[in-house]
Amino acid sequence: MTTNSGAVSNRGQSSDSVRQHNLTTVLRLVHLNRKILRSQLTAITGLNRSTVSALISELEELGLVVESESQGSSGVGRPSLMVAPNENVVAFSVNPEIDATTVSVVTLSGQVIDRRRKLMGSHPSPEDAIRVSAEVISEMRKAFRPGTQIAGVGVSVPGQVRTSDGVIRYAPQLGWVESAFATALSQETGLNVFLGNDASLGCLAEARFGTAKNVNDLVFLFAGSGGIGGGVVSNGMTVGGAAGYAGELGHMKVSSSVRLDYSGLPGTLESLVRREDLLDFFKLYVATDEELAAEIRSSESSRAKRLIHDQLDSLAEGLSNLVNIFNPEVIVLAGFLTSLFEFDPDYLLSQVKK
Amino acid sequence: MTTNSGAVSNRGQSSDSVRQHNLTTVLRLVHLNRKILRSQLTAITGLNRSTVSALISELEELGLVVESESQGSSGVGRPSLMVAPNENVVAFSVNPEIDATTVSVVTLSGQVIDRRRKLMGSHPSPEDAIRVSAEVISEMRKAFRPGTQIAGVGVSVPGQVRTSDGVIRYAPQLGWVESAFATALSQETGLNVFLGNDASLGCLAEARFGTAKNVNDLVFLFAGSGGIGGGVVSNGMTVGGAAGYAGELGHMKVSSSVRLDYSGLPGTLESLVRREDLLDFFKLYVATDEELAAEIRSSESSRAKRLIHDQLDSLAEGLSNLVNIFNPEVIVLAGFLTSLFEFDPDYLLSQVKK
DNA sequence: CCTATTTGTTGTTTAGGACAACAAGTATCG
DNA sequence: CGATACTTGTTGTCCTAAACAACAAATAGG
Repeated sequence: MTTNSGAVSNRGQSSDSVRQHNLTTVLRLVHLNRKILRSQLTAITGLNRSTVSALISELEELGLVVESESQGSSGVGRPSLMVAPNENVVAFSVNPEIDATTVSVVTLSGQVIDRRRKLMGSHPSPEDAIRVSAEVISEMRKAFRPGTQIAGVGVSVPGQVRTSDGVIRYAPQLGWVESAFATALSQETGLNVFLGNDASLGCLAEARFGTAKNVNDLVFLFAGSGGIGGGVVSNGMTVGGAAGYAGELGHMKVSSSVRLDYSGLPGTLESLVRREDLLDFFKLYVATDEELAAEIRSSESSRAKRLIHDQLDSLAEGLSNLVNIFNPEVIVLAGFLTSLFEFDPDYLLSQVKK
Repeated sequence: MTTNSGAVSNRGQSSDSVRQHNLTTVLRLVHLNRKILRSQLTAITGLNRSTVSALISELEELGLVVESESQGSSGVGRPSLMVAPNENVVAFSVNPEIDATTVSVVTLSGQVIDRRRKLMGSHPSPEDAIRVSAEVISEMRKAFRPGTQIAGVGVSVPGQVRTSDGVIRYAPQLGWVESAFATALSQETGLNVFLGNDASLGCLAEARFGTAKNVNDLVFLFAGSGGIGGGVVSNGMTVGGAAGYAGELGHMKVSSSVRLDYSGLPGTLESLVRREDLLDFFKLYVATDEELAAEIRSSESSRAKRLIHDQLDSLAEGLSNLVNIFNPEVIVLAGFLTSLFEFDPDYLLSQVKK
């Protein structure tokens, strides 16, 4: 489904691959910046004005971008034209969860223009999720304006994904094993389907649009109800591993503790930094991240503090490892790790030895 | 010193960047394969025969490659010409150690044509090593045939290296801290100097020429007298991190043990898998890897076995972490880890959970 | 010796980016 | 308010480098 590369290739380049490269470069810049001046495009790409002009014309003919006169000119000289993504280009995003499946429509400019959440009986099978997704997608397409172009479907999976062929290898929360999700959903919808691990995709999102925008070496750690997942961007590229299974940062062993995590492994980061332990302690059940965060912030008892500091200690061990291994520019903590960090930032930082 | 990139760039491409790309692609193929047929080059690069012809002509004029008629023709048709690196292109390799500095001359085809090891008083300063290296290099250059081209100097450092500006940040064995090695050696020799961590370079070597040739996702673990270092190749590119400090795999914490490693960190892989512990046990002092390997192979006492298995356990923890984090295609164990592995391969593999 | 096959070589074509000249639109200064 | 400077979009021409086609060279097999 995805053509990897980006790495050193032995293929040669001909003129049309150059054109391809320049078109994608311009489109990427338009996409990443939401809107951008033509003059900025020439400056960033280093290409000639006339070349950029030709490239944009082509993208415009393909219906991928639109040009408009920029408002409120700033500076001397003829004002440059504003280039923006064409709102007619959309993609679907599918999010299978334990009790529901969420489908969204996102435009090329990043706006979510539709979102539907279909509740499902507990423990749906992959087939259920595929069927429901396809139904919702087909319904949503009816509401599209004529001329709408669909780039494809992106599926964010809470589990191990083999990105090369879009197979879900193991999603412990959902109880799914070895499901050819991408192929099946592609057949149902007739669209290109791309699968990714939720944390890896979150990582990429942070590196492209979020906190760590334009950061080339990034470690992302996300903790939710299903354990700890992660993603790594190195050299500006996602570290996917040979099969796309990389990034199981929660399975990293940080202690000799015999406590087991969700996958039955002892002493892992995931087994020691647990959202559920905090929920249990605070007698919260099915709490949102906000409620948990409030509880953590306001906790005063020494027992609570000890529990939180224990988790911070384990987190620090994990972060130290990651720093030693990746030497990232930025580490992004997401999910309830944010609350954990904010409880005592200085302590966590002091514990991350280097 | 090194222009990073390889990652997603926002720069556009013009005709001469295409030429550049194709020239380097061909040269890389010649370099990696030592010798290669022109017909193979056209097949691999996907470029037209005439284009490959022109590219090789240019490389030949630059004195980088030579063509020769291939021996022992195989198959129908006109025999293809053999392209090989020009032996007149050489690079220096510098290897600072605790008691000596080794300088080698390597040709573009990978042959070591000269090597000199200069013994130095114990604990030489960076300045000593730079001075000695420069002297040896200048001496070696006198023996070069006229027309010899020097690509540059590569320095393999047993410690943390900031690759961007060639500064040695910390080399515990040598006791060096924050030394602008590359700049200084470059000034002394007038050559381009590239610095790298020894383990990272070893990793790259394995991925290019060694056991893991053509592997794009590789973890390399090296254990010598100075602890454990490592390197990672992901997406075919070295994982260098933001500053180039990545790959300190020996500092990974794998246990709650309070035992300290060379950097004073407790419970790290490096503190638990120690060459010195084995040397002590076997009453070997200043032993070579071969002697140690022989001792390990032939050890029968249950105490010895326990010690080795303990180290294997720790190694397995570390490897499990690395597998979870990187999902590599291949893991290469080097240094005395090879002997450790060979003592009981099945045991180690069984302990690497996944 | 002739044919089929593969490869190197040479001349021509083609695609696409650079360049230059000019037009269009804005700000500044006298 | 007009002249000038400055920046940007547009258009036509030039140039580079890869593709293509035709032919020559070298081999194997009949």
